[in-house]
Amino acid sequence: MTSDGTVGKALEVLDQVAAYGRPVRFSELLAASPFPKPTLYRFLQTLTNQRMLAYDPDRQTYSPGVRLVRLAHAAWEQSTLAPIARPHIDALSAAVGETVHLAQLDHAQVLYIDKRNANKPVQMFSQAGKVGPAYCTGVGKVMLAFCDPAVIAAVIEQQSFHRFTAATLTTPAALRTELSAIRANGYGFDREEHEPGIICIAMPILSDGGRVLGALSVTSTTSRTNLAGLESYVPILQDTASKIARDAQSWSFPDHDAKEPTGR
Amino acid sequence: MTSDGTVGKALEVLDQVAAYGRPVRFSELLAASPFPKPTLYRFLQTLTNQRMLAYDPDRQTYSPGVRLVRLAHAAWEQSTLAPIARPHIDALSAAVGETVHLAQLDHAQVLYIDKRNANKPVQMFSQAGKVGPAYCTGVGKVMLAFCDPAVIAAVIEQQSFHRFTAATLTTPAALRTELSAIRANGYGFDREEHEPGIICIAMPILSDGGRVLGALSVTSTTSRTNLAGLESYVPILQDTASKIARDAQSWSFPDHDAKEPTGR
DNA sequence: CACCTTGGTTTCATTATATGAAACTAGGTT
DNA sequence: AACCTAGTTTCATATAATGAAACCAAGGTG
Repeated sequence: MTSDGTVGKALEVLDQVAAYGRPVRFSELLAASPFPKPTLYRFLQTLTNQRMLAYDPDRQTYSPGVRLVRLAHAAWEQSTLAPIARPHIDALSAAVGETVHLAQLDHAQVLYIDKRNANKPVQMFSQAGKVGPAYCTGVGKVMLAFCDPAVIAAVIEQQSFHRFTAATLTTPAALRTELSAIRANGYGFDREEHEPGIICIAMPILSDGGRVLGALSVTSTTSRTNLAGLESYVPILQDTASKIARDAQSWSFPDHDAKEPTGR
Repeated sequence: MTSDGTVGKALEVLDQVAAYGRPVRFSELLAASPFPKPTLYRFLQTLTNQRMLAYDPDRQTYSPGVRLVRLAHAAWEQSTLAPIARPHIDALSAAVGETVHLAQLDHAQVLYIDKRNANKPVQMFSQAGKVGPAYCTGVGKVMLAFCDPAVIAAVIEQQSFHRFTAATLTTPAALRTELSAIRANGYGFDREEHEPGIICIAMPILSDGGRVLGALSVTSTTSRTNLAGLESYVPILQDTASKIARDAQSWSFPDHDAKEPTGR
């Protein structure tokens, strides 16, 4: 399961390159790679040919390639809540005037899908596409809380439980207690667990069947407000979440436009 | 060259799925695929396993997967002009109050990397990651104009020269004439060639060595202004482009933070 | 109800492809 | 000149991809 065939391995390499937040040399990759030298070399060549990686001949470094940007555009539009949620997020953002996040669960991580920065013009991708830990973010905990017990167990298994702040939950037991509280409440908080001074309230987006579709959150700072202050957003958050869930359900892709694939 | 090995073929399938703007069934893909049934089937399985594709068991459809969004984030931050250009684009957008695009050339197509919508809050990905034709967009023609003659020939070869409007340049000859004019001027226009009523002025972003790094454009409508009106933006566009080029040059990724790959 | 058709999945012998030890090359260093 | 180090190429071998054919499961349809 860990690696299906040649393409699985190639994608592993792609991930590895992407994980360094900077252009990276062959030798660096080799040192950290399970693959022998020529194998890794050929993978890099293939991926570069395919524009999945970009190669800088001067510095002899690899970085993720532009073809990914093109593909991700399609993924974002078709396989995420973002396009459906957009108008609702806009409304929410305008109403609360704070930073709003939309997230989904990917693997065992939180994937941020969209964002509204009340003040500044929004910075694309700069947040969308970013990943975060599930055990110490508002959206992460809220989504996890409403997952299948089996899924919860599997995800908890994969958390690092790294201590970011004094408030970080650093044990599976503590997290499980928190998850029960969230299930009882219907929503959750981030109590400076990831970054000091940063707090948020998070609301799950649940389908009729109770399946977790995603989550949204309103973030602020301890200098501007407190948990009780954030709690006043509960009604509008619930309203927004249920509207998104409704739209997601009805829009089961009813043919859309039935258009042919875009020619080359 | 057209397909290197197994991963090349798998990525071809991935592209095919992305090309439909909607979830797509196995049989549809099969009909349009060069691969025999079981081969295609296995590719789809592998890609789904790898979260490069998402499979909806109810509707039995495939669509691009969320892993792409994560990877694209890295690509966008490392392999495009966007992060460098961001502050300059912000300033430009604020100054002109019109829609601003940042684009790069990918393969033979224009890839939009960033965008500012003067009025509305920016819609992520909704434009970034989008592709457009090179022969009938302002940014496309401007970038092409300053490419190597060999590259120009190759790119022209691949254009469809589909007529979108009455003003669309529909022959290689017409396009080549236009490119010479752009080289002479230093910038170019879109004279409703792609969409009626939509005009723009585009400026190339050139390195010291004269290499094309990308292009930016200011878009408006014929109801609000005309080509002469757009031409008044030339100074600020030139200024912005040269600033971006300068920053791109100096920031040759000087170690950044030399951080280790982010643990799973 | 039996029969077909269409869309999706599995088998398995064959073949092509990926693999990686080792050899090689090109720049730097001592 | 001898000697590293980082990157690239060779080639016999093992492994993994391939695709014809068979199979299965739903919907039709006579």
